[in-house]
Amino acid sequence: MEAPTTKQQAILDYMKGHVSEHSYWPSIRDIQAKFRFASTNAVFGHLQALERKGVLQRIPGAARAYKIAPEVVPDLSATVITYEGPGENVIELDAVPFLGAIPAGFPDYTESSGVVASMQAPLPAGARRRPPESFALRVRGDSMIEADINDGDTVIIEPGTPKHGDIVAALIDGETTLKRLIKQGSKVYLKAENSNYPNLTPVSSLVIQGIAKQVVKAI
Amino acid sequence: MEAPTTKQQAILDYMKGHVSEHSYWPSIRDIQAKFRFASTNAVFGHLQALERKGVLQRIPGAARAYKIAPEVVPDLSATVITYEGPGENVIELDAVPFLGAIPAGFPDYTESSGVVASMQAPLPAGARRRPPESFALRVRGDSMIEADINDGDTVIIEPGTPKHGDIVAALIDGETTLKRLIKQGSKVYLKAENSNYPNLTPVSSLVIQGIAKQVVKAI
DNA sequence: CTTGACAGTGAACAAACATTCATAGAACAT
DNA sequence: ATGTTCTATGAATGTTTGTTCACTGTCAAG
Repeated sequence: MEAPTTKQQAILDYMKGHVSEHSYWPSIRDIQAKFRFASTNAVFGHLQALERKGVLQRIPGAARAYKIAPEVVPDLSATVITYEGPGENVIELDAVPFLGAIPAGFPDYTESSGVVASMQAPLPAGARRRPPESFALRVRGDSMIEADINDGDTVIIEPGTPKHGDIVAALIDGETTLKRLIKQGSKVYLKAENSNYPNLTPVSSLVIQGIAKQVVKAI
Repeated sequence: MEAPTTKQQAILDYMKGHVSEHSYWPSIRDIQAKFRFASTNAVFGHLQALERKGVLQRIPGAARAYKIAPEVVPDLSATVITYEGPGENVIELDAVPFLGAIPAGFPDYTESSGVVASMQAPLPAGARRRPPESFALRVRGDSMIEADINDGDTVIIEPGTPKHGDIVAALIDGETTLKRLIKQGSKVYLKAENSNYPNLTPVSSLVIQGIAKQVVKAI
């Protein structure tokens, strides 16, 4: 996808900020005034460009009506640390408590609007978190197959505040699942990295247990 | 505040749902079509009523532009469990680890838009969470004075998913504070229960350590 | 019985708003 | 040199949309 220019990005950011502050979208004339354009058509062109580049969706004819496209997530597969034999990685793995297997969850595209949950994340049954609070989980299923995390792999989960694009261990319906975190405005999505399942299932609440930092590949 | 009628509430719910689904507000004619009104004025009257009752704010002249007023929180002071002497409550208190005092935080009205944080909540320094994961905190300050939680009281914090109106222990700028959780659409607020401080301070992220379930009053 | 609040129809208006057309300079590759 | 793309101006157009006015029926309080 083509990247927006700096001005287009500035306009997009202003629109996002306007929604965040006022809870409704700005009109074209609002944007025009903000950026001191002499013509509404200048804004119009930029909005068309933003839509053509896939980051903004306009609703033709409707006033103050837009949708923000989910941000594109950079491919993390290249940054995954792969276990290739005895070495420091092994020690690091052994140093954290092993808590069990991830029931892998459903390889769907889960939406959670108005996320509030922020809580002591429940651990798998019988497990007890110890300092340094990192733990390992065995992956079951292929919901993250396109992030190069496959069935049988082991992921190292660490506590922390997840950023957009992070792969997180999230608790959905009592099961720990591995998904990529997608922020879109004030909404949060959990995205399975498996193109075979483009479904979208809403969940009421969201509890994140940690961020997947490393992957130990099954050999 | 006067309560909306069932029809007015239905319209308000539809508007909220429309925003949640489409990310922009419906027009009056959208609402008209949804509820099969023969006139736009029927919708107009209901919107005026909703605004008069303080649950909806209209932006005059602007299309598809509204704000939702923060929901009113029911008074929980009557449901607070008060410690009145030796008994089961004492045992319950002794059964949970006592972790320290809440630096009570600032008695302000804190806003957090686009909340994402959902994480292993940091514990007060030197503390270590143990099963059953409940703990007690001593209250300092009078930010929750109107919820009948005063300086010197002890609150029992339990993990769980907080609902709208729950009193939560939240970590703001590294300090644990006691506030009431307010959900407003996709936004989350932390409200101090002290009418002397109607301030509104934005915070970037939000970590909730637990829900205040009981209050042990200082005698 | 009357008054007033409430909920609705129907028509019409005026402002807000997205959209289109014509035009043009600057940057840039062909 | 020349065409293309990007960005912008300026004016005009037509729809969308909030808003108002006049009128009707219902229901409960006084």
